[in-house]
Amino acid sequence: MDETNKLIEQRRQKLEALRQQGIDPYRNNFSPDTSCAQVRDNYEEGREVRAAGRIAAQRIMGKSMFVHFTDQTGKAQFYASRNDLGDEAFATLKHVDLGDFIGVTGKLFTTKTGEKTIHITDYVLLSKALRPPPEKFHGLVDTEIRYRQRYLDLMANQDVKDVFLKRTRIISEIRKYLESQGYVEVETPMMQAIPGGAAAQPFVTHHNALGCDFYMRIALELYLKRLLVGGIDRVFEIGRNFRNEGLSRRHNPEFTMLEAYQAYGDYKSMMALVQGMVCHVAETVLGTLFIEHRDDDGNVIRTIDLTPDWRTVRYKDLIREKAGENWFDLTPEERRAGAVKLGAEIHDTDEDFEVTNAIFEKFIEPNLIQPTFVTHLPKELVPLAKISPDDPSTVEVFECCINGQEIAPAYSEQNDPIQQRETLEHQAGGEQQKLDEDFIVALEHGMPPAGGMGMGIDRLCMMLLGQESIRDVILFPQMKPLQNPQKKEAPEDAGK
RNA sequence: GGGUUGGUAGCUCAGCGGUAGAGCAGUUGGCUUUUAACCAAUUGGUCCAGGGUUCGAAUCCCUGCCAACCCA
Repeated sequence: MDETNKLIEQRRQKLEALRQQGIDPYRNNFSPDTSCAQVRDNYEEGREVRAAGRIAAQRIMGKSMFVHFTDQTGKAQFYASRNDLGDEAFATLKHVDLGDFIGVTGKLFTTKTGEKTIHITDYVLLSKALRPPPEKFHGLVDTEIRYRQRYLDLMANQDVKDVFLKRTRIISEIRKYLESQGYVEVETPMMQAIPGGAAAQPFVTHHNALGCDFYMRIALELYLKRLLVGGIDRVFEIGRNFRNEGLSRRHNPEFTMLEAYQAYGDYKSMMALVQGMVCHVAETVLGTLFIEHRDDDGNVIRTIDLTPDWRTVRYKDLIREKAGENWFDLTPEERRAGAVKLGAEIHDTDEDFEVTNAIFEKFIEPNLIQPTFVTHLPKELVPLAKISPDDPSTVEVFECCINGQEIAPAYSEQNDPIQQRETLEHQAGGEQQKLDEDFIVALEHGMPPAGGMGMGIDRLCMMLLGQESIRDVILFPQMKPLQNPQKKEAPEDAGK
């Protein structure tokens, strides 16, 4: 960010020189008719094209030159010679910089080495870059700059741009799939007086005119259920949730969530929805149901097979597999001791179901690489779901785990207002949360039986795109702000 | 919150007590089918910040800042 850098100074001087020549380096008088991808894919020898992009690399050879430029679709090459452009225009072109935007017109041809190229007859400088781009061969590696100045990352690293363009297509295909199933998309409040629908620490903000605090939402659930009450029978929202908790490879304070609710459905209909949707997305965006994850050297480290039908297994069976057949016949004290012996992290305040769940989270979930519906979770874990008739200690839910992460939980939604109040009051006592009375009132007006599901879009993208960090699927991940050097510390704060 | 690793030119990285280096990019010259173009010359630094040890610190020690990874 050095403002006195010599490279920047040189570019400013070039900018001035262009203006002296009567060239405005920021004027828009160019409409391309051909993208970089079309230079390759829509090739026809001698076809006249107009193309534009950012200069990525140039090879100057005396009286001619080759230049690679990029647009959203990728990279293309143009060829310029002094004979075609004239002395002055060619000399000016030799002095454009990497990073500048240029528009060119010319005819398509193929070089000796077989690259489809534009032989230009004219060009116009569209925007002068005053700072040098990252290095062309190694790209940009520094993670801090990649995240803080993502535009440089996108500019320098084609694979990064591909990931984000695919993320966009994934979300687009999710919408298409849900709409094809009759779901309608809505928007519900991000600022809520009582943050509900999950157990998580919220961010607090303040509304001046109303004179009260609001919370940034931690889930979409309670408002979408109000819409079921209102008669919108198939409803979904894709939007940001905010949780004031730790940052990690898998957690960003703001993250994107999909929630969908289907009146007259249940957790089983949600299974079909999740499986159908993920398969549709994988097939349309990636063209395959086999997802290969690679390490930095390009070796395949795991392959995820999304071919239906996915494995379905009960929570208790997975626990027994890991912790012993008699696990649920033990006393709570024996379970606690057993969990500690296995190496799970148990806190003194953990209740019995939390002790068991610690085993699930530490030893089972991380190993569920292939898509798995884990069903019949203990009712204490899920306060918004219906009790399973065949095992009243559990609820009618699943957690869909893929790639060692929970990607999508889904329930047969609790619609009994009296039972719902009891569970929420019990939870509110433990977690010191406020009870959303208006939500209960809505349930008292009658909510149809429904299946509901949530899906962590960032984690889904990690799984589908083979990214090991959530920061590599979020364009601008949360970073600690850099100290602004212009903001001087007050003297009395100097000790802090 | 704890641990590990890292921060050196615009970018990618060496150097790890004894005069701050390379490649790319930049500048100048040469070159009309190159593609990490090539050839020759050349510019460029608060070695993250602040203390300490030392005759001497980018290098060793301490503190702080930022980041990545692991753990909680």
